[in-house]
Amino acid sequence: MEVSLDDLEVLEPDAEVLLEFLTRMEFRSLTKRIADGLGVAAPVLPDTDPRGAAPVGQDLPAMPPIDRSAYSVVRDAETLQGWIAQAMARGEVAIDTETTGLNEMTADLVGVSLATGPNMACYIPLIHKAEAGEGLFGSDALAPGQMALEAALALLKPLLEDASVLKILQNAKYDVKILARYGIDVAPIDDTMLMSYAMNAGLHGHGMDALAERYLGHSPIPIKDLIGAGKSQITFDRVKIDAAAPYAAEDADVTWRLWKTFKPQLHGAGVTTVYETLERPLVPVLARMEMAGIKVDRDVLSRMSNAFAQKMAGLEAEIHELAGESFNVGSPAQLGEILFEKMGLPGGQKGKTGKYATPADVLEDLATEHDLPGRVLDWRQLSKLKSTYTDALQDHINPDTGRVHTSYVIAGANTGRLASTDPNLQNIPVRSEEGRRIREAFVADQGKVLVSLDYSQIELRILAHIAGIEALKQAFREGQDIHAATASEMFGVPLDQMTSDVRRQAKAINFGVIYGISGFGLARNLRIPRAEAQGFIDRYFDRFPGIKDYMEETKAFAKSNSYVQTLFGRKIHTPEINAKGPGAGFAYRAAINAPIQGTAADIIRRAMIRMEAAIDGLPARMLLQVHDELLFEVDEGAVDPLIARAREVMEGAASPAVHLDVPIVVDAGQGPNWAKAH
DNA sequence: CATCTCACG
DNA sequence: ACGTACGTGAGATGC
Repeated sequence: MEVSLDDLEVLEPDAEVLLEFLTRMEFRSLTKRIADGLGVAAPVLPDTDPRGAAPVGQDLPAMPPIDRSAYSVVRDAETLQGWIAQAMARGEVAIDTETTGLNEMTADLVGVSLATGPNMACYIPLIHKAEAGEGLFGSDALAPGQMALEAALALLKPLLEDASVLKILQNAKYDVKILARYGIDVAPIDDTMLMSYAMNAGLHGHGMDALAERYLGHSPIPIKDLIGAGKSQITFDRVKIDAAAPYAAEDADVTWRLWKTFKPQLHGAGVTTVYETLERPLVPVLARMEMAGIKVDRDVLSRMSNAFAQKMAGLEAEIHELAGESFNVGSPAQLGEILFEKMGLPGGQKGKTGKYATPADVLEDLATEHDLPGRVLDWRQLSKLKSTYTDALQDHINPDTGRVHTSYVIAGANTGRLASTDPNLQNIPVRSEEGRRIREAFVADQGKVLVSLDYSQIELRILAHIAGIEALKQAFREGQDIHAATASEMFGVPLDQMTSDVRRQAKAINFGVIYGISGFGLARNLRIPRAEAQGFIDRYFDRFPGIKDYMEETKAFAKSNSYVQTLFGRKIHTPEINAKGPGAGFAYRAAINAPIQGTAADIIRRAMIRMEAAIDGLPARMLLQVHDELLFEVDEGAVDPLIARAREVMEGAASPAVHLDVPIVVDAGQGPNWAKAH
């Protein structure tokens, strides 16, 4: 079966038939690309992936269609007690919270919905505002017919904290954090988003609306229908209860149905252990880290911002002088015109939008020809630091806590890594000296110290283990500088005669291998001829033959299974791996990388999940995760025991599930701020 | 809202 | 012949 985009011209008259056929044949990604190319919508058919959740209506407990008219509004204690009794009797209940915003640290709870079965759902409005003319005290008065917040929560708390009643949520961390601020510690939980992620990472997204459409054949009421969008958007407490109730109850109903769908399929998908040991237990851990936040010194950021602004103004004047005209330095389009048209500098490449591309590596090359590109690079660095860090971070300081509270996305990265948003605290500058100073604004609270522990070369260690590279494993066992050892093995340079340049090249190759190396990519990274780069790769494969075998075996596995796995059984689906065309190359390299990056992600997840018990009793909190680093805040007197316990947990995190042939090593640092601790 | 650019591991 | 390093999130520009 070979279908390429080139065939489309011929087939276009029957495009709909073709697209439906491809969809039924499960060539989803290809179907989507063709549909996009034709500018038509891809047909939506029930999911039929045997590795994922079952198709709509097949092997499922019979569920009646969603009937919003069956939902009810709970307005008094007696009715609420009836719902709670039913939830207790069943031992499981789906929960959803409605709030005034997306930020769990600042949003207020507006209402709670419960579902105990299909169409058996209710909404408990709590602080909806009265409509104009409805209340005595204007628009801030509460609408009538709502239980008092405290009274409702007092009744709900025992249910939500009852160890014998499973609470089913979609994106549980959000609701767990909201309810934690009202003194409720929701447990135990299941999370349909994380079930979907464990089964189908790489296949599709895991948001509720997408899951409802895919697995229930149902489109929930869009939130925009209630609160609008853009400037005129209102908060949920301004939505009429009669409109809010079907929306909110539906979300609980859908969550319950998704759970009923996914729960029996985890085992068949082979990811029960992944879900139960790497996904679900992370929810309360991350919730506590996010609520703890990290103290950020606004004055430090403010001073740096002013200094950056001054330097930028000076650079901008110089740039305009060098260009002979005034233009927006922040506009790549305008800069490209100046560099490649007006000044006639070489190497101008136009992107798909017909404009010149001016990425840093191009400007670095041009810096040998003219002064202007170098000034632009300096300006860009300052612009980035100012806008993304010194300015934007200040807006994220919570006025109540004086701290910055990021939010981790558990089901975002396909490999099992976390992502950090609002703000992203996983990309705070560190590589440049000027940038690193941003970290001086991340400080320990009074009497405390920041402690950073990070895995040393974890991905290379995992590669050495998975691919069985004896020379690499031995180097790690001997505690050698791994890039120098690689360089020595490849180029025959004795370790005591190693130069920084040879080591740098070996380092680039080591990273390249993790990324699914290509001659082209290595050549570009090292700025050497492609043939020379290919020579390096050939030599690497020659000296470390296990690497080549690993790459070939991984590719073959991905091709026949359409997924790859981490050492802990996490599955990362690679649906594009058998596609014809350019997508296959990306999928191939992603398939090489995913088991390595994903295993490292699994290991630090295991460490985080065990960490709280391990440091229990110490005056210390885990604050941040940055892929291979954990950052703690600890009382000054407890630094040493914290480091000892945290290191033990991190270094032993793979055990006992997986035995690694290489030692796992964790480095530690401490200081009054993140710059010093790292 | 897409694109470009750049911050991190 | 062609085009490629893996995984992310966010701000500014400009359609």
